[in-house]
Amino acid sequence: MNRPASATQAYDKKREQLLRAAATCFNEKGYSGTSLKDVARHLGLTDAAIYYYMNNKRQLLFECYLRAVQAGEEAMTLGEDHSGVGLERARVYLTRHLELLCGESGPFAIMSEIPALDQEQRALILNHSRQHSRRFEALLLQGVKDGSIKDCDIRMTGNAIMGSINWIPKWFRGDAQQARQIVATFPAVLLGGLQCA
Amino acid sequence: MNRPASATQAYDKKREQLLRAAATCFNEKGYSGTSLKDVARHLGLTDAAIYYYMNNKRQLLFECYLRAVQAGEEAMTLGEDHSGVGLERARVYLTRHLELLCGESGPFAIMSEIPALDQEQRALILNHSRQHSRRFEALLLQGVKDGSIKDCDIRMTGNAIMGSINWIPKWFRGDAQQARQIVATFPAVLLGGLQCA
DNA sequence: AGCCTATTTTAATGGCTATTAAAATACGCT
DNA sequence: AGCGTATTTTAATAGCCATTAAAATAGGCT
Repeated sequence: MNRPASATQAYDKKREQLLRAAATCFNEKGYSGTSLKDVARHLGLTDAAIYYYMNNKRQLLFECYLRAVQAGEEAMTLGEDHSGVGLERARVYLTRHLELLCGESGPFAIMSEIPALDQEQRALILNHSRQHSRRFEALLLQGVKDGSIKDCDIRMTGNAIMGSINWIPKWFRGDAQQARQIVATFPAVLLGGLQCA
Repeated sequence: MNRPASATQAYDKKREQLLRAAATCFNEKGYSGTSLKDVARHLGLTDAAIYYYMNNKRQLLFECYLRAVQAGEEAMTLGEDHSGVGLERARVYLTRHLELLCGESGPFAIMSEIPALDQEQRALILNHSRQHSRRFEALLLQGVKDGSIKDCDIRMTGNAIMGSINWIPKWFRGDAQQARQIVATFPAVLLGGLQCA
């Protein structure tokens, strides 16, 4: 039939809700600790209904990670495109990433169960993840070179900052007030230590 | 019989190894994603043999968390007992915590699956965890009052710093070189931003 | 009303895994 | 060698859960 846009739109919308419900569950109880029944309950459905929207449980995790990765990339690109010294660009990225993580498009899944993906999915996500780290390290290096960031172990500095961000989905529960505090405080804390004396 | 110390010592030693193996598995694949067979394989045993040392799988997670919590408390106490301004005490704590996390007594389990514990275990661990946060916030507050730390949202600042630490078990794999870098870099990055201008 | 499709449910199936009990093995000690 | 305990394995049980196919429902369109 002529599957009019209205139908597909409803489908896509519900698919989104499904991913959000899954992210919520995964963040709370982990991937394997979450049953499809858990996810379905969030939407008032039966577990089997999920297969109308998703091939299998792994796909659910994979697409959650895709969403998370895309948010990171959007923020990173914004930082890279910003004109200014390295420290400023890092701040633009970081702030935007936090806004996304804690904003209306959430919740996002904590990226802690990459081993649960299958070969190809894992490779793809790991790729994005490593790219993200490298791009951030590039911003830091730039900052060191342009004198806005003090000399430091760039790899470890990146690890320290990224870890703080990665952990957020574990405790942030969508409170708007808290979201503002995160966006206001995290960049200051995480980047303040890098400033040149 | 006269269960001589030698026997109990061997038992305790193997129990420790078991906890370390479990922590390794849990960090990689999550609590539910880890089968007792996985853990047993690390020790060259069968899954059923684990029950000689542990009541059940949950107990394994619980005792992993106890170890992690104790390491944090040891470090926190060291910081609190140190004489100096708030920022210095926070640095002592943080450095020691990192040394422990990345040192010979590891690996420690990432504390991300508290919901998998049963009622009492969960309450106990949550209690310790919250105490830990409050004690750290107290150090920060002290720093603000004695002028070593700039005015900031203490709760969120604590969240930012703790998140970075909490995430470490997810990527640190026991490399000694890396451990040194972590201990050298993390305190500078995570506390540098708090210094008064 | 009645058709056609979209959506959801019901009802299997099979595999994995925690847990237990009983049997087997290893090992120190006499 | 042989007893007695410590440790580990084998084998069985039972429950949960992902996945599938077929049946049921709902809603738009004519």
